[in-house]
Amino acid sequence: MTDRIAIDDRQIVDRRRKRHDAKRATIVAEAWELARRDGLAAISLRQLADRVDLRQPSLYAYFDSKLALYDAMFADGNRQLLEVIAQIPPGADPRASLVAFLETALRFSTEDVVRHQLLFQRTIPGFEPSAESYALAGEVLAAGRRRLEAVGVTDPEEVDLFTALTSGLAHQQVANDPGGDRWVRQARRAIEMFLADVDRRTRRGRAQR
Amino acid sequence: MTDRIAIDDRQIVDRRRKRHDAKRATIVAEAWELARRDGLAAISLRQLADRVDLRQPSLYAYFDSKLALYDAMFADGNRQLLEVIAQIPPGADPRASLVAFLETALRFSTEDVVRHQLLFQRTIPGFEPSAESYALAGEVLAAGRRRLEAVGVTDPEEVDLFTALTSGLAHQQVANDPGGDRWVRQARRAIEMFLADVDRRTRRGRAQR
DNA sequence: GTCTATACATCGATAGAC
DNA sequence: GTCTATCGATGTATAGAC
Repeated sequence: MTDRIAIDDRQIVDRRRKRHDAKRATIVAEAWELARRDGLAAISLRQLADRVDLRQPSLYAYFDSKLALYDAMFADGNRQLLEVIAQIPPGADPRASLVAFLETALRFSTEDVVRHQLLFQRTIPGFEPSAESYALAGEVLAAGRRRLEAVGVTDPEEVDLFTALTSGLAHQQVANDPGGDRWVRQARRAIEMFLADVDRRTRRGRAQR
Repeated sequence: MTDRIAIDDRQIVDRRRKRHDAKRATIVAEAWELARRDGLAAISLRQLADRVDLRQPSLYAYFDSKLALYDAMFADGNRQLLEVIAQIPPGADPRASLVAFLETALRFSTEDVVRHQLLFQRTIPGFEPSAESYALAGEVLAAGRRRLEAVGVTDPEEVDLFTALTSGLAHQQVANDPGGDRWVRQARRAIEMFLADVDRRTRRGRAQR
């Protein structure tokens, strides 16, 4: 009999938790909406509460502070990116799929400027991702490294150069041609340029041996 | 006699204006200080007023709004960059001086993260540089273009690729290794990579003719 | 969990006296 | 130009009813 009750309790707890998580997700979604409208740093907790049919103090049932909300958004954004990345097939031609990977990443950034700001720029005073959220960002980086490995790039310095190229294209696109493709369309050339440089150096390295 | 008075008036107005401009400059300097300490978006006008021995409302004699203060900082930062750039000699070897140019720009960014944020990232909600301030940013870009011209790069797409490379190195340096040189030391390689790509394509272009 | 009610410190901004 | 006084709004937080 006590077992029966225990099972019921667990089911109730699970259902409650599901409701809680669902509500948390809609709050985060509305926070993105507000951020896109007013700017990332201009999110108001009172306005946010209004949009999810809560009173402002009730938000504290879901987030300990405004920074905790930013952390949830940071995690959410990284999960979105991971999902998008997972859909790019590694493919038979690793160079072509690296181009596709880069173009996808660039489009992801230009699609949502404030998301790009939160994920890739340290712009909110006092905000530092939690360990859990930071781990998601690490997964994104690891996925990129795997793509580079597929074309034979493993040297840390070359990985750094590639990340600089990627973030530079994204940044210029977002800052100077939001919604356009002025830098996105340079993705293919950028990759060719990068890989040609890698080839040139490995060849030279071999010649010296 | 009226002439004499008019001249005196002008002198008084000039002196007043000079005092005003000097005070404005110290306010901007203190604002940078605060931004470095608390973050760019976390500047408080009351704390700023305290630091320059004024009451908070008196700041409005110098700036119409907080955004106007950011605008003055934006202009100031660009003037600083122009000054630094002007000190890099074009030199006999245009490639070497392009490397020096890039390294200087990168050091400028890493030297002061919040300055880099204000100048190159759209991060303050509602802030848009005024026409005058934006013109200074244009001068910086023009200076960069002249350096590229010196090594034979004039194609707008190639200029775009170069700006992406520059901002990417700066961004990665600032975001992931502030104070270090992990990306700064890739400046030379990045330039070689870029120019090799430009060469490769112009040669290919000639061959097709 | 959600509410009402309330508190507090801080913020950017304005009015008006001097 | 500088001040005092004040405004409305914000983030943050808590108490206590339901």
